[in-house]
Amino acid sequence: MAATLHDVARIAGVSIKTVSNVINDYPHVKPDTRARVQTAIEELGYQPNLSARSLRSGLTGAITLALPELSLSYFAELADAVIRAAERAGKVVLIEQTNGDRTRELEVLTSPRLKMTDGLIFSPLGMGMDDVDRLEVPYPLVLLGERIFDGPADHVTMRNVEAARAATEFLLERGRKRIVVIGAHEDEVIGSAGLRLRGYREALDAAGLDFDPALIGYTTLWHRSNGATSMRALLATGVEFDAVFGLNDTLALGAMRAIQEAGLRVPDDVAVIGFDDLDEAQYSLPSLSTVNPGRDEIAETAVATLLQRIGDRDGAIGDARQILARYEIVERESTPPL
Amino acid sequence: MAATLHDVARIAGVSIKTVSNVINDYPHVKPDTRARVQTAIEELGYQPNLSARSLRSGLTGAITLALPELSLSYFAELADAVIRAAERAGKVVLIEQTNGDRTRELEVLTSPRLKMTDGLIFSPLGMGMDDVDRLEVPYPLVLLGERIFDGPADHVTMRNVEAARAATEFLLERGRKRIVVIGAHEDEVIGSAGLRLRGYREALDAAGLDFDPALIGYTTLWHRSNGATSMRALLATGVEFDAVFGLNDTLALGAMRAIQEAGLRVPDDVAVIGFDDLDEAQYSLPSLSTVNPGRDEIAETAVATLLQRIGDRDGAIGDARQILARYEIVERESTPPL
DNA sequence: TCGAACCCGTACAACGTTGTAGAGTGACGG
DNA sequence: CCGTCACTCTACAACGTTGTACGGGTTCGA
Repeated sequence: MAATLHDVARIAGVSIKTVSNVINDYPHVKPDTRARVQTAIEELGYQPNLSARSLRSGLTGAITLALPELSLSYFAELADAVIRAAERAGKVVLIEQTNGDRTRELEVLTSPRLKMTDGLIFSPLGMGMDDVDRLEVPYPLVLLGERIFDGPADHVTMRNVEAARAATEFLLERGRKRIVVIGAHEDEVIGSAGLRLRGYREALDAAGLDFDPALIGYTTLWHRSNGATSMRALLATGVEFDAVFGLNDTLALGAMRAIQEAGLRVPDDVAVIGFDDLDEAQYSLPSLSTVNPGRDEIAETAVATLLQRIGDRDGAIGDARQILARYEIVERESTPPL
Repeated sequence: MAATLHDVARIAGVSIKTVSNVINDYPHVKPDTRARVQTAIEELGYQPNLSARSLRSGLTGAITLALPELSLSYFAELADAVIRAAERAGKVVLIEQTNGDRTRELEVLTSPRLKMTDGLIFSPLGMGMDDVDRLEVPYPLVLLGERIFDGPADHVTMRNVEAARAATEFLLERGRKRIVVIGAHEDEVIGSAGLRLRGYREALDAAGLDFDPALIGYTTLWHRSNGATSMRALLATGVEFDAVFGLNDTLALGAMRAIQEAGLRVPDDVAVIGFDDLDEAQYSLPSLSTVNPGRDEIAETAVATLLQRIGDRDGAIGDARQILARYEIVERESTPPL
C-alpha cells in the first residue's frame, strides 16, 4: 500500500501536519526537522494522495479539453498545443471527443465527468447560436472556434474574416482573378465556413471584382475526400478559374489532387491556398501555401485564460472576454509570385 | 456551491447514507423513499463529488495514455481509438506527451500525476530493452509499441515482422524485384524499424532473392520530410529499383513525392507501399497501399486489459501477457496488380 | 526580570463519500 | 405469544489531506 502522511510522520517522529508543512514549503519549520521529514519521505517513497488533496482543496490540477475528434489533424495539433501549454503551468489534460455532434456536445457540458477537472476548454462544432445559453455553466469555461459568439464565456479564436480576406488578396496580388472557394456551407453566416467566405467576398469587393456563385464549391464535411469531390464537381461544370482557396488545408489538399488528376498543373494553371497551416501542408506536392491562424497562440491563451478563471474564485476578473489570435500568410510552392 | 449528500438528505428527510444507497442502486430502499430522494436530487441538481468518491474507493475512473506526440498522425489516431474504447467502458482518458524522449518517458512512469488515474497505457519511443526493469511499477500498466519485449507488464502490439514480410511479398507477387526500404535504423534489432526490416529480409530470403544494402534508406525520424530526403539521396546514387517499402505511411508519402519530383511515375515505374493505414493514405495521389496493423484492435485490447488489471486487486490474473493484433494488407493505387 | 514577539510544532476538525454494524419494524411459522 | 428473518434505514468511522487554533519555547528590548 502507498505511504501516507501518517507513515511519514511516524518515522520522522513528528505530527502529520508538520509533514504536510514540509511538503507545502511552509516557512516555519526547523531545518533539522525538515531534513528528518525529507529523509522519511524518501525512505518511504511517499507521494501525496491527489484525491484527498482535491477533496480538501476543491481543485484537481486537471482541465478538460473537449473537441470533435483527434483524427482530424487540426484538432490533433490543437490538442498537442493545449497539452504543452497546460504542462508548462503544471496542469494535466483530459480529452473528450464529441464527433462534432450537437447532442454529444450538450452532454459534455453537463457531464459529471467534468467534476474530475477544474475547468473546460471547449471547441464545439455542432452547437450553434441557438445554444448560447447552454454555455452558462457553473464552472470555468473557455470557448474556442467560431460556432458561438458573444456568449457568456471567455472566447479565444482566430481572425477568420481578416485572414480569409488576406488569403484572397494574396491570390489577387499574384494576378489570379477567378478564385474558386472549396468548403462553403449553404446560407451559413458564422461558423468557419461563413466567416471565411465573407473574408473572400470582402477581398473581391475591395478589388472591384464581382462575386461569381459558379465558383463556389459547397461541402459540409471538411475531409480531404470532400475537397476532391467538390473540386471534381466544379471541374465538370467547365467553369473557368485560375486559383483555389480551400477553406481549410485538408480541403485544399484534396482539391489539389483533383486538379492534378484532371491534367491541370499546380501552380502554373491553378494556384492553391489553404487555411490552418497543418504540418502536412509543407509536404504536399507542390507544398501548400496557407494561413497560419495562430493555433499555438490560441492554445496558450486559452489555457492561461482558463487558469485565471480557475484562480479567480470571487469573480474579480469580470465579464466574458473575446480574444483574437494573430494570423499570418505562409507562402509556399502552390502560389508562385507573379 | 454544489449540493452534497447532506443537502439532498436534509430535503428528502432521510440520512445521507440512504441517499448514497439510492445513487448506488442499493436494492433495499422503499420505493417511495427512493422517489422522495430522486426528487430532491433533481431539485438540487445534485452531482456526486468525484474527488470524495475517489478518496473513499481508491479509484478515479480515469486512465492515462502516454505517447510521443499527437501531431504525429499515427498517435493521434491511436489516441482517438483509445479514448473511444475507454468511453465505451465509462472511463475517461488523460494524455501525457513524452516527445519520444527517454528521460521524459522515465519521468512519466514515476510522475505523481499518474495517481490522478487508475492505470497507464504507455507507448514509449525513447526507452529500450535496458530500461525494462523501469516498467516494474506499483500500478496497472499496459505497454504498447515495439521498444520493449518480455517486460514485466502486459504488452499489446502488432505483428511487425509478419506484416512487413507480407507487405514485401505483396510487392514481389506483383512482379517487383528491387525493393527499396525507407526508414531503416542502423543496427537496430527490435523497434519498429528493426522488426519491419527483418520481415522484409525474410520475404526476400523466402523468394530466393539477395539482400542488397544499396537499397536501404536510413533515417532516424519518420516524418514525411525524412522520407523525401532519404528517397532523394537514394535516387542520387543511381541505384536501380522498381518498388519502395516505406516503413510507415508518412515516410512512404514523403518518398512518393521525391519519386514524382524526379520524374518517375508511381506506380508505373515504382510501386509504393506504406505501413500504418493512416487516414491520409487513402487521399494521396496516387492513393497509398499500406498495412493496417490493427490499431483499433490494439486500442480496444489495451483498454480492456488495463481495466482487467485495475479490477484485479488480488493479482488473480497472473503474469504479464503478450497480445498481438491482426494485420491486413490494404491495396490501393500505388501498387497495381501485375 | 518580564512581557512581547516570534518560531516551531501539535491536535482537531473538516472536505464528501461509502462500508460496517446495528436498530427498528413488520410478517410469519411454530 | 415469542423468536426469527427479511427489510429499511441510521449512526459512525474512515479514506488522506490541509486550515484553524493554540501551546510551549526562545529571543530580544525595555
